[in-house]
Amino acid sequence: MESQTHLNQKVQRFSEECRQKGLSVTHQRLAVYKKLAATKSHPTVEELYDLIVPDFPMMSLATVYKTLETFEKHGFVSKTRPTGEKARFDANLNPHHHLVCKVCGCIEDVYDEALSRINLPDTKTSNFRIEDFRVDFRGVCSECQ
Amino acid sequence: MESQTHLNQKVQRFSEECRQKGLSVTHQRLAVYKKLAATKSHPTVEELYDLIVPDFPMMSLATVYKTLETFEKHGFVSKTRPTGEKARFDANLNPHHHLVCKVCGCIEDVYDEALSRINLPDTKTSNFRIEDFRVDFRGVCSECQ
DNA sequence: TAAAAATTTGATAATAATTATTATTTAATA
DNA sequence: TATTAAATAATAATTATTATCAAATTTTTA
Repeated sequence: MESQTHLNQKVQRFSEECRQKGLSVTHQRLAVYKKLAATKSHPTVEELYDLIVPDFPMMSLATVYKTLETFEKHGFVSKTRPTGEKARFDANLNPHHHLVCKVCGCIEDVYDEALSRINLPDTKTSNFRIEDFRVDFRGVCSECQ
Repeated sequence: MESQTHLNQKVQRFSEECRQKGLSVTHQRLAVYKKLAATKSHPTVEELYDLIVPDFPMMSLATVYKTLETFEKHGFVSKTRPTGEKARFDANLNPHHHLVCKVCGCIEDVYDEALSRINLPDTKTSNFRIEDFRVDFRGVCSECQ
C-alpha cells in the first residue's frame, strides 16, 4: 500500500500540474484522482464511481467518465482494456506490466527490471515507429484458482 | 500472404477439429473462418462482416458475433483489444506479438524468437498462475506517420 | 473582494458495441 | 431420407460510453 504521506504528495503534485495545464482543480477531479491513486485495483469507471459516491454523493457517473478522459489526455492516468468489455484505469504511471486474470479480469502490477531491457523487434520493413511496450501476462489470479 | 494451399489446409484442419468437438460445420462458420484465416489485418467484427457479405449476402451480423465467440471458446481464433473500443480477431495462433498503432488502431504481427524467451516474473507472493503472455509494442504505423 | 469570463458539472439523451431471444433452418447421423 | 440437436437470422434488449446543454462552480481580472 502507498503511504498516506506519499499519496498526499501525489495529490499535491496533481493539483499543481492541473493548474499549470490550465485545468480547474475541482472537488470532483480531486475525488476521482484521490480514489484512483489510493488503489492498485485498476477499477472500471463504475467501480470507481461506487468508491467515490459514499464520500461524495452528488457525483455523477458521467463526470467520472469525463474526468478520466481528461486525465488520460493530460497523462495523469493510464487506460487499459486487456480483456472483457470495460476499460480500466490506473494512476500509477511508473513503467510496469500487468498480470491479467482470464477469469475475473482483475489486474495486478508487475515490476521487473528485466522486462524493461527486452530488445525491440526490427521494424525497418514495416516502418512502424515503436514508442513503448507493455507485457500482459495472462493466467488465473489466486482468488479464481 | 498465406499461400492458397496453406490456407486450404488450415480450413481443412478447422473442419476436422469442429467435427471432433461436436460443432456443426456450417457455411456461415466456414465463411467466417476462411475470411479471417485469409487476412492479417485483425479485423473487427463489423469489418469481417463487411468482408463476408459480398460472398454471402444473407449472413447476419449477430451470427458473426456468435461465431467468433464460439471460435474463441474453442481456441480457433484469438481476440484482442489493445486500444479503442472494438475487439479485434485473429486466426493466427502461432506465438506472436503485436505492433499496435496508437492513431488508427491497426495491428501488425511481430515474430521474434527472443521475445518467447523472456523470463516470467516471480509471482510466488501473489500466487498468480501465469499461462502465457503477450507483448504489445505501441507506436505509430507507417501510414499514420 | 466583486464582477465577468471561462470552465466544469449533472442530468439526461444519444450512440455504439455487444448479447439475448426465438422462430426457422440446417447439419449430423441413424 | 427422416429425426433430432444445433445453428442461424432478424430483431429486441442491454451495456458501455459519449454528447448535449443549462446551471453551477472556478478562475481571472478589475
